[in-house]
Amino acid sequence: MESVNIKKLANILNISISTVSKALRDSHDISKETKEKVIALASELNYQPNPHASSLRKAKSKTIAVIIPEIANNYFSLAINGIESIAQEKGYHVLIYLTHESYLKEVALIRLLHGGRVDGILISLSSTTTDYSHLEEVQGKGLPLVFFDRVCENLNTVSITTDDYESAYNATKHLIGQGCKKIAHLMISKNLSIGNKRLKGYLKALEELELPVDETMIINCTNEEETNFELIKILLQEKRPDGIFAAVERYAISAYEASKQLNISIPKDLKIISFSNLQTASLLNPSLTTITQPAFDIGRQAATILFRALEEKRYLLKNEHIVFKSELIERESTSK
Amino acid sequence: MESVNIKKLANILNISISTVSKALRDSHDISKETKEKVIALASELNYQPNPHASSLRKAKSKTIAVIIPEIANNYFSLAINGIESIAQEKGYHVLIYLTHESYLKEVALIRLLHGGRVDGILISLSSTTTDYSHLEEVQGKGLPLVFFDRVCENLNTVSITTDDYESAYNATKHLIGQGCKKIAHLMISKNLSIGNKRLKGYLKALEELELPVDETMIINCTNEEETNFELIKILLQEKRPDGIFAAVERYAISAYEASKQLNISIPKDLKIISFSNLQTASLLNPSLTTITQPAFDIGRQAATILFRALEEKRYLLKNEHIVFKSELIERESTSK
DNA sequence: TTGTAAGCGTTATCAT
DNA sequence: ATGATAACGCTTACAA
Repeated sequence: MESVNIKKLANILNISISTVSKALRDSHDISKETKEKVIALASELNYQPNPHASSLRKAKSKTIAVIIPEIANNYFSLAINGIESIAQEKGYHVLIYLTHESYLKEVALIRLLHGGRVDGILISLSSTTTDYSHLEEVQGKGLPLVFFDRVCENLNTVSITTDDYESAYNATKHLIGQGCKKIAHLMISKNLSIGNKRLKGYLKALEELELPVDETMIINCTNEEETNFELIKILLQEKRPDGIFAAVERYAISAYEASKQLNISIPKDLKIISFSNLQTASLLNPSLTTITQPAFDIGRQAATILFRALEEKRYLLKNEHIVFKSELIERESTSK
Repeated sequence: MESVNIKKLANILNISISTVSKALRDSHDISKETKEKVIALASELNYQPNPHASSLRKAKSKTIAVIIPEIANNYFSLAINGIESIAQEKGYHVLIYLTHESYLKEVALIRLLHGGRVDGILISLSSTTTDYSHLEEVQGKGLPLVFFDRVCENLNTVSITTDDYESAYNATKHLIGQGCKKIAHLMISKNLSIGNKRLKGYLKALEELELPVDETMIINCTNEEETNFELIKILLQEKRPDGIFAAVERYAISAYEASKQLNISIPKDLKIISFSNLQTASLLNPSLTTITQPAFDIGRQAATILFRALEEKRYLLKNEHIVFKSELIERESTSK
């Protein structure tokens, strides 16, 4: 590890390390000539400042953490894409942590960040999280936190979501409009803001259009594909819904698979609509009607706000809810 | 930022900071009682060591960088999933960097890592990278580097791929076996190891089964969806292939879209096979025959090897090529 | 078994 | 305009 550091540069140039440091940081009280000498040598030797030393001294890491439940998920990978684009622009580094929907992992990961490893956190909550004290704690340490998608509205910070309630309402109304009378909901955990809102939107639409609510048509899906697949098969066999509103993409995929296995024809016997960022929605058999969230933009926005909080002293994160619009894209899976 | 540090713990307990430090690191020459006292207080105050101080002192960051071309891509998100699973197990942190297929970004990102920010690098090359000196340079600094998927075989380190040549050969032979006579290849940049091997496997199969090679049936796809879409449309209209072997998933998707637009029926008029980790391959219309790579396992393996190099002094990364097998999953898009 | 002190590479304050 | 020096929080010889 033949480290080239500030001291080495100083020795070679026969000047002091503090002069070198200032020159590199383009300080005003260093002469143009010295600056040039220093910068020339630095780039010749391919000098890179030691980030640990600098972070220790400045108590700033130029790094943020992104905590998400999973990454093999079109929504989250698009969101990361958005986050990363801003981070790269602003010279920040991005640490990725996956909770795999585990509350305990989420707590442990958050605790890891207390020591100053990151300057801020972007988080989308695990579906098993019902207690938020780990988040309050980390906020208490002065670490800015911004939520996206799976948010906690009670914490005093910015959260960024889509119009989940309205979209769920519209999705359900869309199914009704296409002739569905018995609409099931593949629900994501009610612990989650999105689970809650999407369920409520669904219920509101049923109520408004005077369709009965059947609790057994609301399936509390799990984090395991196989379980969901079985639950959906039972639903299809025993309840024979004519419409399904899936809260997340992978439930819709399971519903497609279950329908295929049971020889239920979509959209003739069963219409399906789902929240989804699947690139191939239009190529499915049948093509899937989706509510598509602007995941990339949400990532960008979340990152932008976090960085602003990090860089502008006067910009404090206060309880604010930013809502993006989702788009309902009608395809064959809900056609009459 | 009311930081609780080692000094504070020492003050409260009226012992020296080195005793605290040793106690926390479970050193052998600290009494059981002191250890317990220290650990109790540490967890009471929710002490987290400052990683910058520790990294600076130990010249180890417990962090790795993962450099990939893009993340909104099933292969790469699965690979990250695998990498992260090992990292979490080993207590490492994972920085994600995207090159967006840009050589210049790749160079800039690699340079960023010279200063000691990370202990090692996992990389899958950008498609525009043809010069590898930035990688040799970073290796020269003593930073271990492991390649996965898009590798450079000339560098002295481990690279992990799938059996691209054989899979491409088998894919092409599969098309021929299904009756195709005019097989096009949607090629990914020949700069890339995978581009090269997949092309060669394709050519080998044609040669072996005595089909003529038509250069104009080999489409050099770009990084832009629209361009690829147009290129494929022209191919379909002017060359009328009866088979397509796509080097990566998104080319196959474009081929599906182009076929749809041109009313070309898959698999009747055109059969398609593609490298792909699409979860919904079996739900497409028609379901897509894929060569599926064990992306998660590749990520795990790459991470495992890197961590071993970081933790075992005697384990040095030498030029070694680890090959996983891909699986050809036959579906409707290539049926007779 | 515990404590003292040096040092990791920077930055920032204060002299010069 | 430049330099000496302390400090960031931790680890680790070495001393006690």
